[in-house]
Amino acid sequence: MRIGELAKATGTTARALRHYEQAGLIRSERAGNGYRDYDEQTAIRVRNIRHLLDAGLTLEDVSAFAACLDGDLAAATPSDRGRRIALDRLAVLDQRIARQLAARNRLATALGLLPADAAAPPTPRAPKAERVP
Amino acid sequence: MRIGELAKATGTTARALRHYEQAGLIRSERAGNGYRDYDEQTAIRVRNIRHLLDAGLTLEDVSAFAACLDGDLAAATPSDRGRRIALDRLAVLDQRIARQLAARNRLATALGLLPADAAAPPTPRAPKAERVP
DNA sequence: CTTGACCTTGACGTTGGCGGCAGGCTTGGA
DNA sequence: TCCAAGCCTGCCGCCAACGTCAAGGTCAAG
Repeated sequence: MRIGELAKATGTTARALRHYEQAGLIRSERAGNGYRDYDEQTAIRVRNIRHLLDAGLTLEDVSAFAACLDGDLAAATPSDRGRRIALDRLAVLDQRIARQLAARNRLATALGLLPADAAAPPTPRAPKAERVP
Repeated sequence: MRIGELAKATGTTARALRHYEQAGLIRSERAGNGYRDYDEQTAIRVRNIRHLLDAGLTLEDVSAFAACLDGDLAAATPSDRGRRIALDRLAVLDQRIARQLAARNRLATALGLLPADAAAPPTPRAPKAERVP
């Protein structure tokens, strides 16, 4: 699979893929002519990366999940050595979401869309964490 | 109130305040010596701006709320002519939050923290919207 | 009257996630 | 045989929201 195909298959661009590669998020073989060559796996991986980026994570954040980017992301890869990092990141994500939700509700309230209460739990079961210096 | 005081009072920096000013989000009088002079109102305004920025809005987004940045933001300023814009932005915010929540849940599931269901309603009562070209 | 804390206006630097272009390979097909 | 497509490696550009000098003016305290 060459870069253009992968790009189409994942709804992104060749440029972005090269970028991910140099960020260490995906890897490629090289064909005799120097062209990048990807396997099927990579498409999934890229899609997962995109999911996370869309969620507002940075590439660095994403790289923390590097180990569990293959596979469904919504189905298993249980007990990884990246779990701790992942949990940290998850906590960060939760914080971020909570803040946005707070702002959203402030806004909605200001617009008279919410009755000045309604604290929707943004994160069902999640541990609390702070810094990871 | 001078810029340094305002900065401290709002937990931000003088630079940022100048930036907000040049973005048209806050205004200042000038003392005889050329120093910026703010009134108490502005502190509230700045805090509201910060709230929105923290929620992931851009300064441009925020400027859409310019009219309702004084006051509590969580208490009234009802029926404004900025409402339509505000509603649009709110929708965008909702989308953003929903995406992040989706990612969060994918993640949590991958980590075995969620039983592969649990779709927490990110936005209680919110209208749906798309583009605003 | 000098020091030091604060203020002023530029203007350039930074971080993230690419976009886009230059200049040069290689290919498949007419 | 030749073209257009697709690929390669740099490398500069861009947007946002400031950070960070630089090169000063101001002012109260000592």
